[in-house]
Amino acid sequence: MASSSSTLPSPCSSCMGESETKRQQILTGASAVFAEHGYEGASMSAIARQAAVSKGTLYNYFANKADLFAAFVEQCCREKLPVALAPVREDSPPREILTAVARAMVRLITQPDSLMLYRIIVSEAPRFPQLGAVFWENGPRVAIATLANWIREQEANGTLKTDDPVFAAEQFFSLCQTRIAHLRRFNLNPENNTEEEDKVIHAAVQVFMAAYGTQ
Amino acid sequence: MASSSSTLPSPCSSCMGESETKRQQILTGASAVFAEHGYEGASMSAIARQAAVSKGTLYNYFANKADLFAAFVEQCCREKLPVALAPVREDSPPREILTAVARAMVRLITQPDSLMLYRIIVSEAPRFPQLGAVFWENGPRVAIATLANWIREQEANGTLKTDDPVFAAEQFFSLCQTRIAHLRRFNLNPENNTEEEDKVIHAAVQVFMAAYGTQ
Amino acid sequence: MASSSSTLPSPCSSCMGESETKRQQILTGASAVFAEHGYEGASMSAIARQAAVSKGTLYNYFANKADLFAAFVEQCCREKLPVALAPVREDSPPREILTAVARAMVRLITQPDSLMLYRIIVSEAPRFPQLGAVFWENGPRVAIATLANWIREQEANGTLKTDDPVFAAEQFFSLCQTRIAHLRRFNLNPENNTEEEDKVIHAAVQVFMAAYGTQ
Amino acid sequence: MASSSSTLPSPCSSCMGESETKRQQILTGASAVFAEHGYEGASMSAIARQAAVSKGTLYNYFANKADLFAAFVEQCCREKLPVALAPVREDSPPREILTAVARAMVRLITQPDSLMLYRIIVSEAPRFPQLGAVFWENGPRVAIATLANWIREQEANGTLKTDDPVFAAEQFFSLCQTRIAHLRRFNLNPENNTEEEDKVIHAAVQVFMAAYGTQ
DNA sequence: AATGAATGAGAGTTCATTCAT
DNA sequence: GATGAATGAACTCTCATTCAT
Repeated sequence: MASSSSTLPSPCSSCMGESETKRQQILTGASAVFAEHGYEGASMSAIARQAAVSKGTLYNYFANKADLFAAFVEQCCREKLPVALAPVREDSPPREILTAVARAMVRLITQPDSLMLYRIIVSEAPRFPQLGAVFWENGPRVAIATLANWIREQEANGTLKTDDPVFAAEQFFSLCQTRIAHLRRFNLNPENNTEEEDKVIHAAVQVFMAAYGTQ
Repeated sequence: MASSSSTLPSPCSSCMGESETKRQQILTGASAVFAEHGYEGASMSAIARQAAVSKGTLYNYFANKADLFAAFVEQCCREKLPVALAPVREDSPPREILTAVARAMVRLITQPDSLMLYRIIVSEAPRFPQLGAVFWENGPRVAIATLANWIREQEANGTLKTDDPVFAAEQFFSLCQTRIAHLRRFNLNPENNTEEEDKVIHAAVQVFMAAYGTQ
Repeated sequence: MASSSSTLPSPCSSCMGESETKRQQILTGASAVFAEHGYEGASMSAIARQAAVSKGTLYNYFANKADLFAAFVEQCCREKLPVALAPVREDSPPREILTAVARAMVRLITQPDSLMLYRIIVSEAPRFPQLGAVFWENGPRVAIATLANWIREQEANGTLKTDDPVFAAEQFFSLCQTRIAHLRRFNLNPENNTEEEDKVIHAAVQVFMAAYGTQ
Repeated sequence: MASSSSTLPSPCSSCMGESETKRQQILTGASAVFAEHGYEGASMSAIARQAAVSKGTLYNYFANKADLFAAFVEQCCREKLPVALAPVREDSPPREILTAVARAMVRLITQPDSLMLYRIIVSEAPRFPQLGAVFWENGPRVAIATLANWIREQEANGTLKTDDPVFAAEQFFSLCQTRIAHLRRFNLNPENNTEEEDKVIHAAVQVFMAAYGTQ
């Protein structure tokens, strides 16, 4: 079963275990360096040092810097993004659900790791065409789809009304980015401000419900 | 009329010499290279070649790469950003005004130059602290303030109702970034799609009016 | 008379005055920069800035950096070196004369300006062949000749006895360089220490008189 | 015998690799270039070329130019300076010992390598504070201490008399620098002249014995 | 006579990548 | 498979020198 489910190139699972460990070790080191210095600013030497392997080993696992970078971004996306959509599953009044979703989203997109990832992907997207897609698939697309499904359920309930649940979900997440996320991306107002966070969240819910709520 | 009013750049060639001309020549070259390769990826040699000056001349006009970069960003901000807020001054029904503003904004932020600037500033903001501020002051802040003033006028007219016009304006612009701008920043869906643009624009106006319009 | 005594290239004395002023101005600026940074470390731009003239003017007065440097060293030698041999002319007991000469010499060669000049000339002598000669002629040679003459007078008086007064003078000045001058040249013990200075001086006189004094 | 006793450098080639060999190769190349051009005048490219390694390799062994320079000076001091104090151990009449010491010293300090080292250290001492100390500890200090000890022994024998043997030793070495060493440092009279050397040596011994000899 | 903008070679240094061990 | 010494091109920046004004 194990062998049949694996479509990775490695031929034997024992040495593969070794390999996978090293690969992770390298990616962990690369994370730290790419996160701090970006793509151009990160040196393979620094990554090797951080990962405690030799530079030669780096090139045994990744053909070049660009490949290592792509693997780093993919891992980041898979690990860090899909963590904040739990509230949708709860069975509470719509406004409470939306408020919880908005709070989770605002906190997710304004935390340092996410900002770092956003910076790197926005910056390098033109030169690494698959980057944007990997990020989108692992993050925004999932969030939008999940919220759109919840909206459809609410339509069935009669509490919401829209002819394009997906687009409405996208608008809701756009509203969640008002002020704080935009400013943070420009490195402005970097300190946490609970009051402003509450305002962004409640105003997003308010506007969304005014537009799409029945009643 | 238009031609006679455009006497701003260097009216007399003797008093200022070619300095300003050369400076512009360099900044134009720098634009092309920074835009294509970002800050770290742009080399002073490439900029000199693009600007058709020697490397030494670069350093006669800008003390170092960071200074040249800052000047480039500032010029970009001053030149490219403050062009799209004219519709607000017109005397039309609120929905038409908002639609025109939304259309101008969507087009502004999804055009290649703006995306390039956005990428660079988001990417380099942590290492160039003043960058984000310069961009914000010359772009978003102006747009937000202008729209907020118009909202206040509409409140006086009784057509709109909100207790925080500035925040409402920010929400409107957040709505304008739904889908197209987000995707473009990740280098996804780069082709122009008028249908989708119309949808984003009208949905933004619709939601905004539902939330803040007085019937 | 004035014109006949002048063998310099300048054809008219009025513009020559202008010229000579500028030349001095440049040399004064060059002094400061060469003194602080040495030959290779001094840049023509820094010299021009220090002298408050343009770089072009530098090249109107001196063909290149090496020429300017040679002129600077020559001026230094002529100005700073021949100042400390007065005591020899006085009419006092030999030991007092020698003590005064030794004190003047120790102070001369351990003062910052002299050390700077010594460093530069010793360092650049192999690449600027005339440098060492200019320094020697304007400094050590004069001092040695002056003291040798005094020694000859003392031989006539019967107070000293040596078959090579020039060499004896050279030995005396060598003794004056014991400890303090050697250490200073290596940038060691840079603070002034009157006690040690006295010791060097008196020991030099003592040894010299023991060797060449006639009881 | 000679070959068997010379096993000091890198006894096993596998444990240490070629590191020490390359390091020496670089230092040898650096020697030639620093010796000819001084610190500022020596370029890392020229050193790499002279040492027949790439510029990158230079920086694998030495963090920067200053470090390479310091290593070069230290190696010079350790290798070249402590070679000329053997005569002191012999059991001969004081004048013969002093004459042998003086001859060794005069030859040491007037040979091209020593002059080169002297030029560089005197010139760079202000910018490399540890330079002078390294030189002093490895050269002059050792020579002075050795001779001072011998003087103390002679005092015990009753052949010499001085209340400061260290200072007397310093004076003796000062006398050894009369004429030839001074001139050579200014690149004057660079040819060897045995007659003059003898004169300097004998006169130094003569003056020293007249001052500090009993009898 | 004086300027200072312009040059381009070359400085010290870093880096992705290779390859013999 | 892992290493890290070696490479050489490319980097940012400086400099002595020239020349149109």
